[in-house]
Amino acid sequence: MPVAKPESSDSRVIAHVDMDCFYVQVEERKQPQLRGLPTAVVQYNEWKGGALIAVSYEARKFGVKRSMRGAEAKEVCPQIQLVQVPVARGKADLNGYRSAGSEVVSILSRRGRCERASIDEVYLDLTDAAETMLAENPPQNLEKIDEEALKSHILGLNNEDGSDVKENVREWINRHNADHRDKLLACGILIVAELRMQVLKETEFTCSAGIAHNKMLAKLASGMNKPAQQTVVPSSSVNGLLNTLPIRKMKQLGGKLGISLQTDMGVNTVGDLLQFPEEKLQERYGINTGTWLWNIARGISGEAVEGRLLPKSHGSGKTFPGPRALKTVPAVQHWLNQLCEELSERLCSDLDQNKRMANTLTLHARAYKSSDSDSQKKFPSKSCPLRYGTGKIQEDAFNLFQAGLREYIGFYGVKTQGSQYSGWGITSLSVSASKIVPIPSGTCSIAKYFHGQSTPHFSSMQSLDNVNAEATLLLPPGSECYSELNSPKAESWIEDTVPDLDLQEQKDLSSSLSKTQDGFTQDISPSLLSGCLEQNQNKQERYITKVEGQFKSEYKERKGKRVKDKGTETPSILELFKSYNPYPFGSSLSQELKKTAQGTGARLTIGHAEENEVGKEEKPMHGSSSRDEGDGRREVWSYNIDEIDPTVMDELPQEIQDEIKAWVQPHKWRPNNNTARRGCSNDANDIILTSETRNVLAFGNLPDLDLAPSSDQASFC
DNA sequence: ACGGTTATAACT
DNA sequence: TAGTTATAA
Repeated sequence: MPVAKPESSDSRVIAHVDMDCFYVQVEERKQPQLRGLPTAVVQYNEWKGGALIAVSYEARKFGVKRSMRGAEAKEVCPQIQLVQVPVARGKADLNGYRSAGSEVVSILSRRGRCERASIDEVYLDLTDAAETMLAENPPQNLEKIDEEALKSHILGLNNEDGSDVKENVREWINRHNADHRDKLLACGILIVAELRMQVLKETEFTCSAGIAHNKMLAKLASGMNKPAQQTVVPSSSVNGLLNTLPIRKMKQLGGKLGISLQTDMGVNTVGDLLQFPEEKLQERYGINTGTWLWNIARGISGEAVEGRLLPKSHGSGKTFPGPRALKTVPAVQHWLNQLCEELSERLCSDLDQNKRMANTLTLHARAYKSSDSDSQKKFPSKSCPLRYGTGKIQEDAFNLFQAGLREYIGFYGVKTQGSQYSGWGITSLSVSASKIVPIPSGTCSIAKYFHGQSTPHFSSMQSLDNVNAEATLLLPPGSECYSELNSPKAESWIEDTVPDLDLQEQKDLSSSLSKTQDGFTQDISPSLLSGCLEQNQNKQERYITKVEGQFKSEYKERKGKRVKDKGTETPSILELFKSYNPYPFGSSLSQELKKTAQGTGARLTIGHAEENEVGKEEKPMHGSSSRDEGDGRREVWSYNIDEIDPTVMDELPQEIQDEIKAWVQPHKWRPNNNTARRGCSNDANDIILTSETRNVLAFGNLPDLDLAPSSDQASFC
């Protein structure tokens, strides 16, 4: 639950923009003959005509609801046009809607900070734009105010009988005696109207918007006049608005909390909340939620609009209701493969278009158990580090599933033969990729990574900003930072350091490194390297080799500084690790060498030995500034010993090579060169596994980079 | 045991 | 941490 800051006079200008029946509009744009007709978008036409997921306003007039099946919709509206969601790999394919959503975001982000709240909703912070307009070109000076702005709904504005509504709006916008906050909202009206017109012109989509001093009120307002209209909430109208508003209408209160408020506290409207002292709400709902409730009752909400244009995770899932439940492991594996294929494809696009990589793979499933004491038990979700490459995602997801299944059926779970009834059924499956971070554009970030993380005596991680600032100081002049993805230098770096690419390759590579969509303010990435895979393996390989070379020299440089800083010999990577990485496992090296039953096999886990034990609370002693940097920032990396690529060893200083070899003593090292390996092995899997190891260098994950073009392309995007 | 799928955040 | 739960569109 977000904590609302009790800010007495919030003078921000916040807009919430909500696309009107978005999926329908996307289909209407594809098939313009649908325009004006009652239409609904439906998925999975098999059973009862499929489920409606979007309904046009024409169809709503007939009483068609989103919760209906296609067949029901036909009953109340026989003329309804039912358009099916595209299907790929046997499941709904929402990519068309996603990219349509991106078109809208790129337009709406022009005038201020923009937060993609969902596939069809955004928040905008237009404060600066409004202040500027007010200072330089206030509405009062405008002789003509746009029609679209005049169509706005202004809550609390009295429209007496017979009065010209648009004239009233014009007057409200032009009022000289308005206070500063209302004048800002007036500017917001004009800006949002203009943005919405641009969206319509450039995408053919209509949207509705709410304009207010905070997100909560803007969101509330955007839904009040749909479709294709905008609504403003002057602060003088807030009390009146909230007083009679049913509690469930507030964001976050549409579920159990709202029900609890009603049944336990007798709160039916937001206004009813006003009676309760802050302390009462806090003791009933906790300090955070209680404070938040007290504030929202007064229309106060301090949540910032995050500058984020891209999603924070990707997922692909499917349900297998009732009789369609999956009852055999191969059936599950088949569908997992489909889901992973889609996920992998989307991860590749994200990497390609946005220069980001995900770090965690999670599997969710729902299951039923017929004959068991607790058939209530939920199928546990499982996650693991995410490795790029379709085949690897499939393999890992399947392992996660099997781990979950063993846990789910329990120790006494019966093992049955392939076609036999196994006593369980899977009713839904999904895989998702999260912890997405921007990839760095250059290797200076490796130095940054080590420096940021190896600084001893930090019980919690530094914030990214600190890491960046500090790391930047460490870098040799001229080094590029990944926070400068857009700088022209990024391109010249490529050209300078990869001289043997042909021209087209250079172009591809440069463009793949420039321009990203998002404003990056996220965690430092453990995945340090990448190019975009797809077609050209060679260029990738050369790129990576280059980067590794840089790592080598920068590592040496860092080491030098370290020695100087600390005045001690700290000769190895191991030292770096030891001095960093608060890691809640046992403290001896032998304990850190763990064989885990689940996952892909033997893993060498490198962690930090500290007093932290599992489950032991480790709170920073410093003040509030370090709260955010708390345990959430801990990072742990484990490596499959079998996957360590000998070629990367060669890039490391000798003493480090020796040390690493010592850790993994029992493991035999394969002969060391890519071409040789490729030549002596036709096993695509082998190649994938060995190439994986660049992860060792990156201490994160990398796409497969040196898969021979002729080998199994199915495992790639 | 269907309103499906995707996404986010808080809590433990 | 990883996993669960709640919420929303």
